Amino acid sequence: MASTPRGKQTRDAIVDAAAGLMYVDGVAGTSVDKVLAASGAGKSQMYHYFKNKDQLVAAVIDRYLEQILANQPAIFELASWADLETWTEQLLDVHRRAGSPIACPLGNLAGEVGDNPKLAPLVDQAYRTWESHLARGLVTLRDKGELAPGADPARLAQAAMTSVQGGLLLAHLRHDLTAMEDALAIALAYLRGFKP
Amino acid sequence: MASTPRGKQTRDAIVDAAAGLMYVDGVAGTSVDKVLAASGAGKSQMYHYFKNKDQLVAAVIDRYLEQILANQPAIFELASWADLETWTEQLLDVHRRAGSPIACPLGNLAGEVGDNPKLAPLVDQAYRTWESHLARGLVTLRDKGELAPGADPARLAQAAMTSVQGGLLLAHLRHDLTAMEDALAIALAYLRGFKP
DNA sequence: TAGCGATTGTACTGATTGGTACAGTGGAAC
DNA sequence: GTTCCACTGTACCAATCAGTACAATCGCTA
Repeated sequence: MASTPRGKQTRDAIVDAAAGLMYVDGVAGTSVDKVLAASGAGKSQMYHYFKNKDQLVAAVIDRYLEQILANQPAIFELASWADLETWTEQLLDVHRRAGSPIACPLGNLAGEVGDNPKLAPLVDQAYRTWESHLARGLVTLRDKGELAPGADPARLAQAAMTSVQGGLLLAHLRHDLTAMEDALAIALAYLRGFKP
Repeated sequence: MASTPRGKQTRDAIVDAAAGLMYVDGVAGTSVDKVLAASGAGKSQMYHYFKNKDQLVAAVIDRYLEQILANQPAIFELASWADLETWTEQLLDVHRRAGSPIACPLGNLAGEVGDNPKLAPLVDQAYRTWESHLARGLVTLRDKGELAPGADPARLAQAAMTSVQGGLLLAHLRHDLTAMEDALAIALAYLRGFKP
């Protein structure tokens, strides 16, 4: 869709602006016009690069996943219990940075977009990708003998994700990370129960 | 606002219609006009009972809390570990009913409304009320000597709520209750760790 | 330099949005 | 039966929405 450096730059500016606005105001609360005003682009550019608003949202979902994973690099190198702890600390540090609202951009979308047949599968897929990195790490631990052979990495990863999301949801509402800190500590303790 | 039986009936019809539509389409995705069409009411009625759309949403949030609590009556009578198990079963049974989407109406709102200064506190308060019933039950258990004296009921209740919400969020996206079943089982196991 | 496709600016549209204006109607109290 | 107020029906409004039309421009290639 963007076959020129200049075009790519414009497209990126639109997606960035949309990602920022939708993080705060939600999808329906973010109009195309606002996105274009914030990005400095014009309407013809928006509809040159995206067929419609849903496709813009799809690009935003991809962007969110990239941002999320970039903020927790430890998830790519999980090979020990210490690495898992590092990972949870990175998860918390993102939201400890002042100014950033406590919320998972994907989690915010999950409720609003949950029944849109075009977008819900994309959010689901983003979560699965995120979760798969965690599951891969748990497989590594199991292969190294640090996790019981009978443990199910996929299922444990899903359980950890529920803690991350539930913790973030309550922390978001309460403007207080405590809920997430506890949720992650409990999740980690649960995983440690599967040490051989 | 509604001082007559007829008026109350109309107001309830509007709130019911709004609650149903917003559960599926979200707040921003549900226009006042759609609510009125679904409820059979006219615009003058809507703005007779509600100052604006936000106040309608506030009433919907109250309605959601009522519905949620009505679906888990065990939460009012928690006095044993068996009662806690019953409670989690009730939570699951709600979403096992065919036709009903797997989602917490409050959780759906949390992301979308999370930064609206008028509505976010209401969602937060609804969660606190919900959680307070659980905390009260845990106090009862502690007083009966079934929970360690050092356990913090409020904190444990918050931890359980994060499991409920995280589990529901993933179960919603995946149209599969497994995530929630696991999350609740883990939460219950965690609580049992505080048996004296 | 001529051409070509990628890119962009401006103006516009029809539908929908939340909200208002205002003239009514209902039914109960006096 | 009249008075009063809660309640209702219909028509309307300005703003905003997503999306379109179309002509102009940019930079590269031949």
